[in-house]
Amino acid sequence: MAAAKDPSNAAIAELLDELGDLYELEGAVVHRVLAYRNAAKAIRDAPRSVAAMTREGRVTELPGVGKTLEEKLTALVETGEIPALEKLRSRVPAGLVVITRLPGLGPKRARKLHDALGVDGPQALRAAIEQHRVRDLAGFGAKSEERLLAALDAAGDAVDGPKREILSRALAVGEALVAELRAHPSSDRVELAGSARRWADSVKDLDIIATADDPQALIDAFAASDLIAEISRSGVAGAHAIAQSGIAIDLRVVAPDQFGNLLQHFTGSKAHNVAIREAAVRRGLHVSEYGILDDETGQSERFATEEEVYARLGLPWIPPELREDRGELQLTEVPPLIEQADLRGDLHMHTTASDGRASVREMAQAARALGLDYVAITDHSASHGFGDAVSPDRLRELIAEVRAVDDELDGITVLAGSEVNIGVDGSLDYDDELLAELDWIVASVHTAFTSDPTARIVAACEHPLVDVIGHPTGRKLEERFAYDLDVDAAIAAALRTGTFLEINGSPRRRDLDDVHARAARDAGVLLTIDSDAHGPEALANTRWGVATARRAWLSAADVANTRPWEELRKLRKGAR
DNA sequence: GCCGTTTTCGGCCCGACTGTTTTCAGTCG
Repeated sequence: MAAAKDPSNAAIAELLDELGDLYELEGAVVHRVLAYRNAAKAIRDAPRSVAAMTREGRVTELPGVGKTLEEKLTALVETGEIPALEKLRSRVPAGLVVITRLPGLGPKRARKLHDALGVDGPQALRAAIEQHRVRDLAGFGAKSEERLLAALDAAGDAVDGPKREILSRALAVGEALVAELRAHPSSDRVELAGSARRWADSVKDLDIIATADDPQALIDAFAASDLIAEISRSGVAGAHAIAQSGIAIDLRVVAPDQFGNLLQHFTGSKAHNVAIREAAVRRGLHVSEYGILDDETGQSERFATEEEVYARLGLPWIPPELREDRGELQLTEVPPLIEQADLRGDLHMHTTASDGRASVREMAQAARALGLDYVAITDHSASHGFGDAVSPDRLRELIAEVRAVDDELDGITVLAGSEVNIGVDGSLDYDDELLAELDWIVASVHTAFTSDPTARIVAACEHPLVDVIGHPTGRKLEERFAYDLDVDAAIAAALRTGTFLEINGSPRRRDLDDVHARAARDAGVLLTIDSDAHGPEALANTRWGVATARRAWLSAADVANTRPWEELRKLRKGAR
């Protein structure tokens, strides 16, 4: 083991992206820059620790990582830094990378501003514009100054590109808008495309692709929707708008005979499309959003459906959730993916006994209304400290209440559980005798994130009564990164001990994420999909968990709570 | 910088828009 802490895959990917940015500013050929970005993506998508793979001499197994990058990664793992990156950082001002994020300003022109005017960041750029020194540069003009100044004003202090929005908020707008457009008399097909259709964790904007008898009427209806705050661009082919919520929305109205091409193109991902096009070129086909050009015939073919687009390329129709260039183009047959209706139970939720908003009975009734066969009530344990900590005595009362509700309600099985806090030493809050009275035990890290979460989670897996690790990495989108968990080690411990790992359905968590859930499944670990609901309406949060599971290529059999409770209880490690 | 059912060298997806241009480079998605 190395003495220093290994950098995470996300941290390594960030360094390679930075290398790409800096080489680009130095004028490197685009394909060299692209090579760094491709490698960064491959490392982000890698299920295992790339630092560990580097040490084992296996890092070139990743697509896009060759000899040169292996050397750089080896240096990083052994010394904690990449010499080439350190040199570049000393040569290229950090502010130069920052101004390339301004719309309309890329690496080439940023470099020119630096070399000719000494511009090294946003402040220097503003000064140069105000002194009208930019307009005299070749390739720049008065219009450039105007637009760059506007971009600087719009960016304010944070020149940081557009913010991403978590999917639940974006879809609330996107699904409502699609429903409105579908209800319009002149609309024919209306589909959400982009990363929202792929059910990504978060999205930058929304893309809607439509066909209509009267395109202008549909575009007018779009512009007039209550959900739209302003229209920034509008024409016969579509419109670009900002929703009341602040998210950007692009509507494209297209001819019916190329709806399939457009929908496929705008669903992405970019990496998926690039991979498709590269493979197509080898077969003499050129794919664009408008059609597929066949070298042999010189004809461009348009398709009304995505199924036809994929079929023309010799591929099965690939579900949007899989379109990330993570091996889906090698599929001859698409695996059956889990669906919402496959879930039979929900094994993680809270009531007023801890920090929930509803009673045991209300939660059970709401779950029954959603069609679930069983639920586990899993309030926080004694040391969680939300003010409503469930003491051992209180837990005994709660168990009795759950049993009473279970007896009383027909059509749903209500299980007594707990979300037990994993202490800094890996111990649990309740003694084993009390824990043994429970039907279901979720163990989670809620405190002291810097105190060796890996060792604590491994210890929890080794506890004979723990069924599942809740939200294993602790990430919260828009709020905080995952704590420093060695996911490889957690998966190995779960496999060894027969512990399940959770895909938490809270839209801010979705934890495990798609990459790690896929790694867990591939290792042979069973997953659960839970709502972590704190009120009846949040039981529907399992949809985000199902989305993550689909993005992880999971089928129903890979998820423990697609089974009837009587079958699942026999899979608990305590029952075996 | 990566990679190989035409290649260990010479390629590496596709098209639109913009502003500064007499035919295009840079930027973006």
